[in-house]
Amino acid sequence: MPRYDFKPVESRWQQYWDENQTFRTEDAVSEKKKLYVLDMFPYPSGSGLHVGHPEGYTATDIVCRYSRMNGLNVLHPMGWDAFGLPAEEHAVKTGTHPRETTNQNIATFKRQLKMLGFSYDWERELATTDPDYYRWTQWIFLQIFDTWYDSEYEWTGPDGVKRTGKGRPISELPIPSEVKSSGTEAVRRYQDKHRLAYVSDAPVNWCPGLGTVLANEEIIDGKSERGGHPVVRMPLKQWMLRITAYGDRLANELDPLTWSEAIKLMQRNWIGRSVGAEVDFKIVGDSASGGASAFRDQAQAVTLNAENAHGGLTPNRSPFPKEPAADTIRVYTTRPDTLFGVTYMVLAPEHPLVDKITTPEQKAAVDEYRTKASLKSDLDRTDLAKDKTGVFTGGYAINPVNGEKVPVWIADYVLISYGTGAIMAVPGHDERDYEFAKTFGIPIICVVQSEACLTRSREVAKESQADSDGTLCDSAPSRETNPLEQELPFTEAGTAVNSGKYDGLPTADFKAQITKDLEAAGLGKEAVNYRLRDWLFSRQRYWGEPFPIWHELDVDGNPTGLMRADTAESLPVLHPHMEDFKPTGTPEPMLAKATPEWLFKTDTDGVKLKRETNSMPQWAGSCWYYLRFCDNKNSTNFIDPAKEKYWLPVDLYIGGAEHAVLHLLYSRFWHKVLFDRGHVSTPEPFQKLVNQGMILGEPDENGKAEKMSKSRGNVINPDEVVKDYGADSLRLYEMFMGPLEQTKPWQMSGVEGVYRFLGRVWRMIVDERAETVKLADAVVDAAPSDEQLRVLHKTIKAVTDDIDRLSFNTAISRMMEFSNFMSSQEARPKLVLSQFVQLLSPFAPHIAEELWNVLGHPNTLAYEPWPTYDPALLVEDSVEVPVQFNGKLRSKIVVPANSDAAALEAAARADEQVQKNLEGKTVVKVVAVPGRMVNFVVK
RNA sequence: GCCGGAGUGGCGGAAUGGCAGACGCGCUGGAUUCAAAAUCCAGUUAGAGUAACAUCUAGUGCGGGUUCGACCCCCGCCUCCGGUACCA
Repeated sequence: MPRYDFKPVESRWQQYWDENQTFRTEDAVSEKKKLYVLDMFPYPSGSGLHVGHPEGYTATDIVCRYSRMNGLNVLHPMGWDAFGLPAEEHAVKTGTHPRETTNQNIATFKRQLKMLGFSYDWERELATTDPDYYRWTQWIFLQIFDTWYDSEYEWTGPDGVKRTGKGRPISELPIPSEVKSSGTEAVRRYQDKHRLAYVSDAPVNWCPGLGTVLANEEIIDGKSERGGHPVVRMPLKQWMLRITAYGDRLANELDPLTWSEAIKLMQRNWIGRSVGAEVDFKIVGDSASGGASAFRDQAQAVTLNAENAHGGLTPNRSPFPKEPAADTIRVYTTRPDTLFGVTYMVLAPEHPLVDKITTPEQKAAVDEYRTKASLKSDLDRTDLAKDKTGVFTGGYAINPVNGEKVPVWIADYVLISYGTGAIMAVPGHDERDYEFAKTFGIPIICVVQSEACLTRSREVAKESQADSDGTLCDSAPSRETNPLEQELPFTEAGTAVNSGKYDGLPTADFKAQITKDLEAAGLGKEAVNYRLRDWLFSRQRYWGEPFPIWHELDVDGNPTGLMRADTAESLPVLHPHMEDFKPTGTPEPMLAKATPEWLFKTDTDGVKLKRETNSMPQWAGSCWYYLRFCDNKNSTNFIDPAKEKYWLPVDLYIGGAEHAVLHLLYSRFWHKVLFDRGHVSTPEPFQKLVNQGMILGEPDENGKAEKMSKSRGNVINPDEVVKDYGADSLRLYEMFMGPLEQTKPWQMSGVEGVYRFLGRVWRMIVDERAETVKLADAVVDAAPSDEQLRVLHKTIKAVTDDIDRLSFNTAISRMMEFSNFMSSQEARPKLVLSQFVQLLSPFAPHIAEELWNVLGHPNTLAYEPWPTYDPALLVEDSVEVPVQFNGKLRSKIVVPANSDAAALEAAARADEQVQKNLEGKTVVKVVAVPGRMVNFVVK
């Protein structure tokens, strides 16, 4: 055979693998250990595969091929995340049905992936747009709809772990007697309010450009993540998923997972759990304020309690109410220890108490501010408008710890959607409150002292014995005039001052104590909040999963607010036929334009029903695809329980870091609901996660590499690379570029490099001058030399260890070293070459199969046992060891490999160079590490 | 701002306490060739030094520290990349 010609080789073996179903995976092979290796499945875009895709895909393919050779039963599937806007936007422009576009794109992607020789079991292929698939997406939605979260429930899962909190069937939701007595409709409404999937009327992010609402997570800097269209807030009835119920578990159950700490941290930050306290501030009545003075007594009672805080408390009032009373502002704070530093309060502009508290004099100003705030987009409210704005309402509330009257403002730096939508402002110890107070001239009180400040004050007190009242910081003095002054705001933990009986308490103790005291007095309570919001789950587009939900209509055809779910048997809910895919231009969903046959029906009991016309977001399909791969053809169940138990969890999941938060969080949430409802047996879907780094475009003349993008014109097309260098070279280069997880620039010259390497490997084995397939003359059937054997075994060890560490770039280096060595050998034993070809096969499977064949093995090497190394063969007789003087290299000596420290030192002292360096010096110490080095410490 | 990650030759990178720069690219020289491509061989951190070797000095973003010994560990900065942004 002539020179290395990848074209026939690659097509031959791809055909062979196809025809022989080489990578078809059997379920539940008991005698084999399982390994589930998953790629993040792609969105099949119209522009085809990007060189970023094969990076992760090659990495998993290497692991899979390697693991099969190690006797594991490997599940390695591929599918398509195929719902989404681009196909629909294309339909708007051309009238082509999104399904048609989607199928074309899938065909392109599949051809490109097959061309790269990945060892997927294509029998398991799926697309989220298949009715057979989204039937079960809808089914899972119904499970979520049928579930409420019992946060008190204690139970032990099939994994043997004890948990508090469980998603339970809605039928098990306890119904309060007053609800029950109001009739079945009231019960249904009560249940609907507690479901994990519920309809909410809260303001949402409507994106006119995309014609849909978006989740908070899909908005970046106030614009849509996709397309960068502006987003406005408006109230719309939308489906929400109660992911916040799982906040604790989503954060805590990250711990045992083999994910990078960075990604775990990102998820924890996204969930943003914080522990603090809710505290009630009573609104001051306008005139006689009997309520307020009564409250003053109560407040004093708290202070009193605090006095004997360490001597046991007597709860003296009713417990902290579940809902705040009508004349009460409830705030959430993580720093209840700063209650004595409160100088004003802020309500979010949307807060329901604003109308109540605003005085007639302030009404005009407040109304104006609220209107302005409501018109502001998120962009205006966050990024641009860093300057604090707000308006005084004219109203006051009473600080429960000291009975002081506190002015109440409204300001848009307080968000209605977080905590209670109201805050107590402590400008001395909060950056935002500080800025606000500075802007509006509100007093600033210091109630927490830093350690440094405290020490300083003690010293000064000792020296002068003058100033000792503890009031060490005020709002404005300069450091020069007052050495005790503390720079404000001081937001860290410290020691309490100006806090009555709590003075001197460290922040942590103070927090615990005051929370207890407030609770005892019925004025507050420990509370947990999440940055995470419930997941906005509906979109207004055509090309997404329809909801399996009906709305009841009254006799006039108006929705009653009551809902009915489709039965599991009636799924899937298919898309209606539509010709016109133009957006409605309003928040009215596309599906509302469907035919009446699709939209309406009358149920068996005569109730008229209208279909839900929202559709699910693209995330829905990707939330559970890893489950379906285990059993993609099951028509009676979303997954066979036995197969689920065998294959899950995913052992290795590789994909881009752009999904670090959203996809992974959503997926984990669904998985946990399914876990609670007994449909899956593991609490987490993905045991090990690795994020591949981004591949940048070719560096410019200044050596700067940028993100690949059409607009920059630096996109590398995998088709072109395969055409010029072959699939094996592309795979090898993608792995050789650098560490998998690192961002790195593409360099075509690097592809050339690995291509040349494959050519050298080819010539090492095949006689390229011969007309037919013929081994090179140097390839012999003889036994290897000791050196050849040692190099082979070193390579086996290195490549094996490197694959285990996913360190593919170094594995390839080691194979290059091997071929550099072996190519120069005049006699190359077949046995050694065969084992090397096996090492190469996970990386460059086509050429490896071909060479394996040429070396005389008739069958595929896909299941040949992975070579093992003999540690005894790795040991060299002698080693070269560096000799240092004061840590600096001065000489090298060759010693027997097993020399001990004494022998090492003796050999070093015998060395000519060493003796020269020893002249006139005093040896203080000698450090000799056998096999590593010798160091003379001299003076 | 906050939270992560990373800074090593001309370039991608290797070495996680013990010979800095493996492997590859590029470059230089040589072999082969009528010539080229391809291939093979040698060299390639910088500076000093030598006829040539030898040898010496400096060197892993910057400044300190720990250690017999630091790219590696610790402290303080700088730069770049990613995430996040009024979350009380």
